[in-house]
Amino acid sequence: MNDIAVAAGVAQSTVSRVLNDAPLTIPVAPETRARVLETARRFGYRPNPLARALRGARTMLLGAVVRDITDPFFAVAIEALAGEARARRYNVVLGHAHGQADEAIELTHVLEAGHCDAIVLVGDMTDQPRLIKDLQSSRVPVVALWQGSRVRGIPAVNVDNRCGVRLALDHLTTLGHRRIAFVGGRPLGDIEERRAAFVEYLADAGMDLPDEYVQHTVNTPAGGSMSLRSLRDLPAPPTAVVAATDVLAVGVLNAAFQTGVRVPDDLSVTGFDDIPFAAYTVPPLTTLRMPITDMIAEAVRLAIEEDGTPAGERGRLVRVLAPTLVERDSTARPRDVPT
Amino acid sequence: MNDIAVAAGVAQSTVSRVLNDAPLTIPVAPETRARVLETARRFGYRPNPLARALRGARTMLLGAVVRDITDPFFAVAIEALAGEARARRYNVVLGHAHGQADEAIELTHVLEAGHCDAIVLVGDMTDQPRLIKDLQSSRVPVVALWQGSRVRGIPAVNVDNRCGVRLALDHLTTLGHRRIAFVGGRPLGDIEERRAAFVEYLADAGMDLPDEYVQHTVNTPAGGSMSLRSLRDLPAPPTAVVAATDVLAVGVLNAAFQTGVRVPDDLSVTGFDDIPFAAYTVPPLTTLRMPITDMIAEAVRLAIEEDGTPAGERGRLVRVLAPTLVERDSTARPRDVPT
DNA sequence: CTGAAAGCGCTAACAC
DNA sequence: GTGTTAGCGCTTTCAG
Repeated sequence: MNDIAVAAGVAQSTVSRVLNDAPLTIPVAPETRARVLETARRFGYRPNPLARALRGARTMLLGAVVRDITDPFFAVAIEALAGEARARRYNVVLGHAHGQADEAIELTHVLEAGHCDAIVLVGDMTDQPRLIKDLQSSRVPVVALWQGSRVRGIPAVNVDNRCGVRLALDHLTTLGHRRIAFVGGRPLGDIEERRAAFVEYLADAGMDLPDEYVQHTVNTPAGGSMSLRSLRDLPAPPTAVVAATDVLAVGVLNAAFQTGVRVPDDLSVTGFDDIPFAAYTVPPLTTLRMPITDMIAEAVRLAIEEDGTPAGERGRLVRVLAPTLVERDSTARPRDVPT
Repeated sequence: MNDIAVAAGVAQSTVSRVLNDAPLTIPVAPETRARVLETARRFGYRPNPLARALRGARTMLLGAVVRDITDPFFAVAIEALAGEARARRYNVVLGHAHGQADEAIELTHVLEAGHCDAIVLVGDMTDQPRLIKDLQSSRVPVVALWQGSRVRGIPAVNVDNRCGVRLALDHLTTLGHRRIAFVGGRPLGDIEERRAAFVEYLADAGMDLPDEYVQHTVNTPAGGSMSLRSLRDLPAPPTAVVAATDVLAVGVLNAAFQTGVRVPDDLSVTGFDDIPFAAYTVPPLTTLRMPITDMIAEAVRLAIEEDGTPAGERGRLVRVLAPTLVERDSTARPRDVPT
């Protein structure tokens, strides 16, 4: 910047003013402005964001700590996040918390220490209490997404898990199912809420719920596959399975196929998330569409926009958006209930 | 840092030395060192990476420009990248090039302008020539991954597409298939190499290849699905389909199911990438396993490790790793060829 | 309207 | 061994 100041025959501060479209209160002569702009262009000038940030300006970097990018659902979320950030001329710094808590902690240190203007937590991080605790005392705004049960002190944007599960169960019971099982990942955050809503619904409906009908496994197709096998080995296997995520549902579908169980004739399956693949499973999956775009937009707004909310109050900001049921071909009337 | 210097009763430079484990050539009195460390801890000191970077040190940030995070294959790659980066105490700054070329270009400006120590391109970016051109004159090291045909001036780590396609076709022809079609995304980079290898193989083998047997579509399940429908409408539909990616293969499998074509009885399908879902499709997909971990490790090494290669020579660094065939249940002997 | 100058937090000579 | 000092590239008063 100094070079270009010299070349244009003006002071370096003037260059700064021109290049930053300085406040109209301190105008620059159009002629000077043009000359500076021209010289800057010739020099191929690029502002150094580091120096800028050091001086107190924003880094235009949004930190994202994501539980597991490998999960297509989160991948889509990250894409939406990148898009939303980009629209606000932000870039996304990525960190994944997969693995040891220590890693995630170290990560947030980096993110927080002035590099990012805000941090968004993508996915349940409740099994990493130290991370959460660390973030609560963060100087930069932190927003949590899909954190399930609200994390104290951190504003959050969540999906209405209870509503989603009810949608799925209404659908299934209306079809005539009475023996319905639940397959979920580790009972954290969202998953735990979905499990609780499931149990509550069945209790309210006065339906039987053997302990074995609630399966907990890892949130991968492999986990879903294993769970269905366990379920089928029961004396009275369920006629429908509510999977806590589409990723699990994919495993359930696969295990059904492998063991000769026809979906939806012998077994109905519902997912949760509506990942891109959900429409292309065999058969296409009935699932709950997550309002990802809206959730991300809201989260970014909370993270970046300086509203007047005092820091102490921010933690109370919680938005809950509702999912919608997408009926595809993995659910049908059970065999014993004729039309 | 100044505060802590005052509090500990030493010079700020001493604090810097202690906190950075300064070179042994300028030792610090153990007692002073201890006092500084203690004070720093009390103050909850966190180094400001911005200032550090401004001073010329590295940012410990690795820029990743990824074609489409939504693609599970790239998601896995990013996860591997994050892991490898983390192992070297780096963080990953993410940018996705999905969409307009302008976006990606703007993106690299940000990444390049001193924010990142190196940039890695994940996926074919050959349709964004300006981006590539921009990057070639980059001051920070750039490494390309899955760039397909080599990009001039940028070191690259690629998969051996020719080898992969041959593996798939050897497998299929050995089973007895003679009418084999190819379904690929836009003919760029890797995809184009795969298509070329496919055409070449069939020509060498003296097998028929109607023009319609080479389908180009979008790299999504929807694209794969549409392509298979077109293929089935042909007077002589293929008995096997080589999909250029697993994502396409998922669509092919779905379309087969929807149109009553049984896989592998009526149709064999192979994929490419071995994404996590590949083992859980219906039926499980025969595909080519990508040596992701090795490729990522190599790319990170090229990007971060300052070897002695002169800048002008770096572009000639190209590594090509071979995929391996994973036989699952989506391929079998065609109906008209009895055992 | 424009220039001079003071730092932002840190590192790296260069003294003492 | 430790303190002093000069910037890194930029924004931002404060004077002209």
